Amino acid sequence: MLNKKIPRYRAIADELIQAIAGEKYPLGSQLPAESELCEQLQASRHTIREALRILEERGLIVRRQGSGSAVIALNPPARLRQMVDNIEDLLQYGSASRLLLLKAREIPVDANQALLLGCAEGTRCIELTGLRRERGDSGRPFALSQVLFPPQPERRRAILLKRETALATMLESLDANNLGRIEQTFDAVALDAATASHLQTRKGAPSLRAQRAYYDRQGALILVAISWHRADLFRISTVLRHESS
Amino acid sequence: MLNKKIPRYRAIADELIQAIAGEKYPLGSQLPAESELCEQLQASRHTIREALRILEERGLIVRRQGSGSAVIALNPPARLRQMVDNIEDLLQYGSASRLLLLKAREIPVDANQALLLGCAEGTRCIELTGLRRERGDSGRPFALSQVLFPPQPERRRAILLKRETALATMLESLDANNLGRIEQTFDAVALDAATASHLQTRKGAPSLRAQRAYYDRQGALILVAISWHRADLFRISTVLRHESS
DNA sequence: TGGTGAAATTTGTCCAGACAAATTTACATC
DNA sequence: GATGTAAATTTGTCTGGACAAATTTCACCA
Repeated sequence: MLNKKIPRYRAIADELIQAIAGEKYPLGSQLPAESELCEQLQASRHTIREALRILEERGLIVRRQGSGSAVIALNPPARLRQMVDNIEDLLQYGSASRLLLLKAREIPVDANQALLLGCAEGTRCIELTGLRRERGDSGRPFALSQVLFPPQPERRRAILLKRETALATMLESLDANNLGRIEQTFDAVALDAATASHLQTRKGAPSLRAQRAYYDRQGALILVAISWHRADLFRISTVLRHESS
Repeated sequence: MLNKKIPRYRAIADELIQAIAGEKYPLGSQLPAESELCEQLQASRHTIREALRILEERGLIVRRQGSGSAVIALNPPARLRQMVDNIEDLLQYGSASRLLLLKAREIPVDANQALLLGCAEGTRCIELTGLRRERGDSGRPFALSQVLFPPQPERRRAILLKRETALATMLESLDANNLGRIEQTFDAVALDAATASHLQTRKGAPSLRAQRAYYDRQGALILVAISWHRADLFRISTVLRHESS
């Protein structure tokens, strides 16, 4: 017999979760105030709050000071987590690869780039172009990367346009602690002649294109990176884990 | 002037985070007991515990009843979260697409499939083949999917091999609440003749291939799905958010 | 009607204390 | 030295209370 003692706050949390799932408290409705739950369930406010904390962590309710606790989901949404220690892991560019900076220049953005960067067409933005090579493998290039920065303050512009400092500055601006959100899009495209030449393959060869927009914690765009990968040398792998696991 | 009042427990948490980063409490060492922190920092135990809870949530310490709090990381690891409400969202197959089951059969797996499924070559496994079509767009197919199940119990085999029940059973087995882990790999490939024909495009056209292995909470493999997408009709988008945001 | 401000409501923060449960430590025993 | 038991330590759970801060409610006035 499983004879584990269940703490009060957890029992109350389970009770409330059941009640929400059973729509005793419908979506969008307000949970009773903490003081009321104390009376109803004969528990101290601390215990009630501990239970509500669980519901909040699961994404079932939101609590607002002065307003109360509102039901925002009937069932705990699946939360899959991708763990990344550093940005290079996310990019799949571990220590096994090196980035060779080809160009660092300022260009007027075209319509498509303007959309990505959220600025007007023709705005002058910094573009870095680089080639990623495998470290061990006699430097065979496997990806061409284009990095676009939104308009930068003058001092930063100068740093980013200098070949010696551009890469370090870019990586620094992608510091994991400052990062708030990443939007990724993957698709497959046939390589154009110029890119194919850089990647030492033939025009029209299939390529995995990854486009990523990095935002900081304040929601401001840091940069957009687009990479064309040689299909035969590269693939992207990620693992998503359920939160509770 | 930003004049926001910082709660005591948060200030204490920050202080401890700094101390850990500065290796005042080295990796693997024990934090002072809560009662001792109360004295050192002149705060109630509740406040101290609230602070320690923050460190624990960030993955800096582990707390064990009777033992104390141990430092397990010097810096908060970046934790990016991908939120998924249901499995169809993850698959990017919302209500806008339909899956047409083409084949449901049992096949002896080849070497490659055996590796994916973790069984011996030649084992008889269930394979479903389906075509995904856009709902609105006169049913233009945009992906061919192959779904492989590891060896199943007899009753389940029968259900999965029946065209009427196979799809529903498959989706049910991918229920978000039961899901523990997903391993995804994306790459680009040129379409072979047979697949190209299904997708109504030409042989050799670039295709985005997605291979996903789904595991349940116990770590057992549920199924492996491989999809070939028409590059011109499909791309994969995900958003990763920093935990604290 | 519409806006203003005080009052009531509700969650956030913080304190002091108590006992339970898990672990570690010290010690006595063999 | 090994082992088992008691004691000390440490976190977990729970109560009661108090005030602060944010929000909502509502009476009041223009």
